[in-house]
Amino acid sequence: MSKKRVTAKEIARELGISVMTVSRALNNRPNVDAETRSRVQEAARRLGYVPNRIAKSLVLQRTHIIGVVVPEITHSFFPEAIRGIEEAAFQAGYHIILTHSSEDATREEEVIHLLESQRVDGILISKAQTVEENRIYQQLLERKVPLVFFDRCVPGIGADCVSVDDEAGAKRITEHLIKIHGYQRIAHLSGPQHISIGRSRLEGFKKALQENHWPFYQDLVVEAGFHETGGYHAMKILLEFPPEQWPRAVVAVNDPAAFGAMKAIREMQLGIPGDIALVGFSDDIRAELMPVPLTTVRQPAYEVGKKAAERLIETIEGNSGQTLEIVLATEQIIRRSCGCNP
Amino acid sequence: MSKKRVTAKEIARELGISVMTVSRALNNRPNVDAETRSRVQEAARRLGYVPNRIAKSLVLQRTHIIGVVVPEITHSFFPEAIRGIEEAAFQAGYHIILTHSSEDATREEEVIHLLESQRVDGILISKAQTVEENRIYQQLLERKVPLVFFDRCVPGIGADCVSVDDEAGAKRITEHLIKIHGYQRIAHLSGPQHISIGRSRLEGFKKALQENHWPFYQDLVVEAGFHETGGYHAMKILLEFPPEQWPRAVVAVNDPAAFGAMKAIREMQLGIPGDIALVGFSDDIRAELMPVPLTTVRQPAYEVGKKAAERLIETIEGNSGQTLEIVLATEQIIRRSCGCNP
DNA sequence: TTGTATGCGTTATCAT
DNA sequence: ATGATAACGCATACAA
Repeated sequence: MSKKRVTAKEIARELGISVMTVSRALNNRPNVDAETRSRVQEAARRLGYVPNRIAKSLVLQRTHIIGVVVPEITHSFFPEAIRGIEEAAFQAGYHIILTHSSEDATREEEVIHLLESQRVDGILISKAQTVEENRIYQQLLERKVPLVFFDRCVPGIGADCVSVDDEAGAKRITEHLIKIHGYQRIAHLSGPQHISIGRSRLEGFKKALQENHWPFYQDLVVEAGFHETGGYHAMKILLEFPPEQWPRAVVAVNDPAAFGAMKAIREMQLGIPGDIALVGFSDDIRAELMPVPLTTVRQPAYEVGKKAAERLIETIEGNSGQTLEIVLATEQIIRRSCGCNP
Repeated sequence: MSKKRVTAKEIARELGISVMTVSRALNNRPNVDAETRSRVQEAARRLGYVPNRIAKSLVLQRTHIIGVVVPEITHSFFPEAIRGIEEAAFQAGYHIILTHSSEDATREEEVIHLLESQRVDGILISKAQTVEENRIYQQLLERKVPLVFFDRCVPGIGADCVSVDDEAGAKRITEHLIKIHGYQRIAHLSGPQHISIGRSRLEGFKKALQENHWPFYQDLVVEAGFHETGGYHAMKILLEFPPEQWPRAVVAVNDPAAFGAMKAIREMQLGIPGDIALVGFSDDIRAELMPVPLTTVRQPAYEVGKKAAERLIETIEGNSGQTLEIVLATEQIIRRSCGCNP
């Protein structure tokens, strides 16, 4: 282990002055003699002094660290969001401790606890899928730990949240299928209903049909989850109906699910969009490279992360005002799978 | 800001005992009366006590935190590697502070400094591209800060390093083009030569030609950098030669560069692999989805991260032995762009 | 088994 | 402008 590190005390002894003067000189406080200051700075450099933030944090009761909890770091959305968080944090002089829950409630609880004991100044959470109850979040709020959810929110818990307007995005893309193409039987491969994303997208889908007085078929809503295999199986279920009951168009909860659906459709020798049109959600990097490029909805991941971090820092620094639920707009990426750009 | 947090002292006062007894009870030390212990634990739970690791770190001179510096978090390789790091860290009871340098030397220096002042127990670095000198790393080593490089190493500096055997991977894939296909004029779109990856892959490329007594043309080595546009322009340069001097096959330094090359080749109305065969490096998620699926070399990113973290933790805990340069093997992913699987 | 004194490295506060 | 002292929350060493 490192031989003893240089402390302010050593500098003080070396120069025959007090620790406080060293502290003041190094922190650019006004009340230090100019020459003393430069002698201190020189000595600090010469001895390889690196201030100990641990000690500083202990006395100041501030760490300038933000704890981040993501459910899965390889999800494509999250690396982008983390970059946004990192950027905003860096700008404001904060750093981040990154933890991930692996979509597991127990592990999420563990890392939140860790973050708390590490005395991070605030926490950014994107909820794990398996979390069924809000106890932990409520405890955090009771203890007044600054807390902002991002991407996956917890409605009505009274915490700030930055998310993507999934409902509007889903509604708009569904309306695209209705208004531009006039597809009658539209199906939805839905996400898990205990995740807000899953709920909102289904909601947007339904609203689009309702508001346009378009036929809604309960049988055409199948839960697919967020992965390719789920999309594949859900689509297979739809294709087991007799052909006249097949959907004319499909709104998938995300791109991976759409890829699975593509596979199922192709296996039935059906054409996209000729026989069945298809749209995804999330603008996965692979979407435009599919044999039939996938129409989808882009989520501003970087911006979500950045906004969430900015909001958290406001809260930490006491400029937060009331609870806010910030919702960022999505962007439609129209490609061939919906029937456009033939 | 959080109202004052409950400390061990409060628990002690509440129970009319000393802080030490509280500390011992909570840390499962043997010398505590069973009943006292359960009373302490009950009180801790009741009051919402969360131990303060800051204070603990200060006295123990250990944070159980690993600092991680990555050059770019959206690079596909890194999220995977970070997962490996996180996994190994979690297993050993460590956590990570993630920072990124944005491929910028100045920013890298800043975050390393931050990590050091945060008194992380050790640092994992993947070097930024613009770093020209090793001063900072040497200073860290002099201060005996446990340090392990991963992916992008610094040769001969005397630090541990976990990387992918780029040279062997590049050599093998080039030999594939030589031995299986017998392509004569083989070009290399190289990476920056001040990055170890760039150097090793060029080296492997050259060795394959040498050892097989295959013709080497200096003109057929063009620096492309790591991005698509670089690959595009480098390939254009090659295609400005008269047709008889065109390469018959191209080894790109990574997949994005290969994608750029593909674009340039297609723009000339040439066929892959018919006119020009092409291989990439890194198994980008898009590689298999290209119009002509790209033959490439997979790097074990997760394993690199995991091994690097494990190695760092060994070093931190004093079981490191001598300096080690661990090199993990790559895996060839043979697809159509090289001329196989027609 | 339990308690007391001391220190980790820094800063706030009150002196000088 | 500079210094002495106390405090942040906890653990080690020693005493009781």
